[in-house]
Amino acid sequence: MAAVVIIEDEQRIRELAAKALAARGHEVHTSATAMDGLQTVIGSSPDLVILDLGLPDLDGMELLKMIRAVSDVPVIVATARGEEPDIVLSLNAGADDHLVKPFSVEQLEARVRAVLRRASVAPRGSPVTIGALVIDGAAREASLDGEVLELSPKEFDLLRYLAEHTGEVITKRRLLAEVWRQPYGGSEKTVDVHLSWLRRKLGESAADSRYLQTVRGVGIKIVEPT
Amino acid sequence: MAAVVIIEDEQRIRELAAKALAARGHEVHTSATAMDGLQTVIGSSPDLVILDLGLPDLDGMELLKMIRAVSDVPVIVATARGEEPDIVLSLNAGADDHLVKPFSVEQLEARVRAVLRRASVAPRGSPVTIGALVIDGAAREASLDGEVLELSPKEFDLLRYLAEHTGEVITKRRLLAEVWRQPYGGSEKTVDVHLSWLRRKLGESAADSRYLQTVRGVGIKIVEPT
DNA sequence: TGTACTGTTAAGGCTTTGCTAAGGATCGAG
DNA sequence: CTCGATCCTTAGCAAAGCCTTAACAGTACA
Repeated sequence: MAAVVIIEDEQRIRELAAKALAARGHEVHTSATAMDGLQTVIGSSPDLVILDLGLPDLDGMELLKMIRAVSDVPVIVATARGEEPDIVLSLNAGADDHLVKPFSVEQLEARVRAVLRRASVAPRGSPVTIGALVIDGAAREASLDGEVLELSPKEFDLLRYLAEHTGEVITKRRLLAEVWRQPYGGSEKTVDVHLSWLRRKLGESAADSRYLQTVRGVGIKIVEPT
Repeated sequence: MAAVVIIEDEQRIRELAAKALAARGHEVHTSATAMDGLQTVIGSSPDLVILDLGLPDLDGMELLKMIRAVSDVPVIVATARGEEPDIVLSLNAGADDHLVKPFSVEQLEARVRAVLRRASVAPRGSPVTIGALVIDGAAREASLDGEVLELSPKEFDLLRYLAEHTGEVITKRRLLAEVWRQPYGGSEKTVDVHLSWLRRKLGESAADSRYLQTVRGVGIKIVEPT
């Protein structure tokens, strides 16, 4: 199915997870330490990494950043209960999903499935086109009327997410979850601000909009201009 | 099946509910206090929360609002018998359903099933068509003769609810319960006003109506024009 | 003809949204 | 390591839109 690296110091959990994923047909490598884990990730070019943040030899967050520095491989982080702040930090540092220990095998499998699905779908070959607006995920570039837009990272992610759901109303909360990677917490005002910037760069305003339409009390949608 | 968090201080009820839901294949986390509950919700990203409003350490309503401030997760509130006012308040505060203690396991399962179904089905749903009237839930847009109608949130919800029950007479009280989420309070006059606005935007009046038909003494129904 | 129900309009208060600006964090260059 | 640039978040105010309430008019039915 897919190659998975598990970096986890507790032997019990490590073997349990490895067994469960192997049973689902994945090719599993395991590491008990951060340094060994990094080696394994670099050496085996896996499709997914499961990383325990509570490693003994190196702060897991550091390892995550190191992995991110050399690869875009999806990473699921695991934390012990009561370390929720770490979750937010790790998602910001580039983690794709998280697990709270103790977790069930079912939950592990569900998260793995979800992340792999997302990852395999992500490399969308063809750019999305909405009217005169073209969003090229591979090039990470958006253009309007042939003119390339200068978007910040978040602005681009936001625009792309909306474009991938053209015509569908998306709540700000959902945007926080999907674009900001904060399924819980975060202020919806942040979304407002980014939308405002996006509108400006698209050459429109809330009052006079071609693409971004506010749906009061619900959220926002991007539409093909009439 | 789905991840559920139960926040309930009475041990007996908590364990009973947890057992029942686990037996149905759900992954259950429980908390006995509000603060722990909030932690658990944030940490485990559940698909559903069952929340007792009568917690010892913090007013349940406050906890509900805190949860709502950070997530759209469906919440079922539980209250002791005779606390109906709390139910209304909680539904206004964003609860999705409610249980009155003591409740049976069957009742619990039924509510959980209903809420999960609603949550997973809601984002889908192909547009409903009634004559020249099309209601698209995903785009949150209604059109008549191809012309997009400018509806306020409540107007849209009202129209959609009626459309989902085409031909069926709906009482104003039921509309208050289902559309306004006020099973007890609320003035039926409010419904009249919104219906009036809806009629105007549909280009009809009470006397000459194509879609919205008053059934005197009972309620309102939407019909396919002949 | 009276009564109860329904239709419509207007006004006020409230919520949501739009936008600007400031502060702080992060990242890269030198 | 330091500086500079960029970006993100937060706070706050202004503006727009919406919902409810109230009041009055109209209508069916006994």
